[in-house]
Amino acid sequence: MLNPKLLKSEDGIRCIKENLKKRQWDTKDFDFFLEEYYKEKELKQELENLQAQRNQNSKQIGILVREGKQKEADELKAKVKEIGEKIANIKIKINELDDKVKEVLLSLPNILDSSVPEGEDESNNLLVREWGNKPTFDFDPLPHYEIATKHNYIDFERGVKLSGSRFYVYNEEIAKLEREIIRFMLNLHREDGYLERMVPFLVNDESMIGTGQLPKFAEEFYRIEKDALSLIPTAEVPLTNLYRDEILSEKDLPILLTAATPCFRREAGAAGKDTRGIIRVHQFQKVELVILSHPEKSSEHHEALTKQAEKVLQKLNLHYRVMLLCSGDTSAASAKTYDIEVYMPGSKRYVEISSCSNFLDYQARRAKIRYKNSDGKNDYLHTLNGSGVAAGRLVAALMENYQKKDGTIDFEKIYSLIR
RNA sequence: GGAGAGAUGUCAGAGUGGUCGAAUGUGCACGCUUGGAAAGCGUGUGUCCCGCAAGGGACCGGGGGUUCGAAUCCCCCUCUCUCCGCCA
Repeated sequence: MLNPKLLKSEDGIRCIKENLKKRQWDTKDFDFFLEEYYKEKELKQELENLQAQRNQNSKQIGILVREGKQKEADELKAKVKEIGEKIANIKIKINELDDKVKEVLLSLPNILDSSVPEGEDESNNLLVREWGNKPTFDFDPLPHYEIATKHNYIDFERGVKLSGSRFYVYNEEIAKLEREIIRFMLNLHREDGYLERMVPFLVNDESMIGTGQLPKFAEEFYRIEKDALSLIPTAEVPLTNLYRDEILSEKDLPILLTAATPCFRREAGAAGKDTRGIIRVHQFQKVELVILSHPEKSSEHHEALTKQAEKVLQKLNLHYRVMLLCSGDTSAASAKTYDIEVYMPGSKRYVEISSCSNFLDYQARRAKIRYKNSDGKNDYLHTLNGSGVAAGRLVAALMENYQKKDGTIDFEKIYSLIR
């Protein structure tokens, strides 16, 4: 959620509108929202005045009754009853507006950092740095999905039989490989100060609102209507919401968290995209990194968080590049995002394997995660997260980068790198 | 799943219609005291919104209702605990 103070000044409103345009969002709804927002504010003011009147008179009635002045009390009661009816009417009007206003307020995207380049889509993302080199082969390397079927590493047919398209089954060595790299990643992050958590994979709506999945992105995850719970699309949700509705002490910051979880995504808008292999699937595992930071330190932490994710790829000797996402490609909750894209020699392309974002106070406001600053005042902290890294995509990358001429994978080499 | 009990501030715990944002204890912060500490004494100590301020409004798990007035009465929901059942 944006700082509501922005809505109070012309500068603030201009800033929100420019930000919407930069993100390629529609500003029509926002103008309509502003009208309702101010209307609601006015009504709230009126409500408070009436409530003040009622409180005062009710107190008076209490005094009159105690003094035995029954008649005067009854007269006043009739008057206050009228006020009560007015209050009830205004409350109805406010409630009608409130749902709409809240929804828009929760749907407005974060203000982008000034360093974010303008652009429509991923073609406008900015190359920040590259690490390593594309591997060379004395044969024509295969994409991971061909390796997968050639040696029965991954069973796509039975995955589909069990659950439908975009589901799969890992066999033997690949099942083990994913288990091993998750262990490796968690241990690596723990060594660098991240606290490991094992969290629920189903969360309530408050949690989904807290990190920004609701109300606007309800199509992108699985929700179990019967129990009003959602399957987490990323461990960002439970990890960040761990501290929802809490006020932390300044000395507790920063809090570095990590967790390995499965992630569930509907991929509703991705029909026909990445249909082969395990790049875009409904269920995958991921090691997540989350930082709760002092507001002044978040951009430092953002760089460190990204480097932490890069470390995983460096240890595995995988060539990658870091991209600064352009305005049109940055997710709504994020002010600034770096994607780490690993090189896949079989597919001959770079694939996003980690996305590291600084949300500033956007999620903290929604989730009411605060800290008590040195003046003893409560203030919203900053949240950040990044994959460290997506395990499924890492498996695919390892398959392509460590494939041998006969289509098998050099597991020995991989395991030697992760001990 | 069935039966019952409960949810109040950091915590414990009082409060069953007005003078209650809320006793008391505890914790915490500051001060006094002390060679230093403990004890003791004193003061302060929830959150959010509107407002330049004065001030006003809301919040006693959440939502609705009764009433001039609700922490308190009524209804619904959620969660916690106990017992029974079931179960990895």
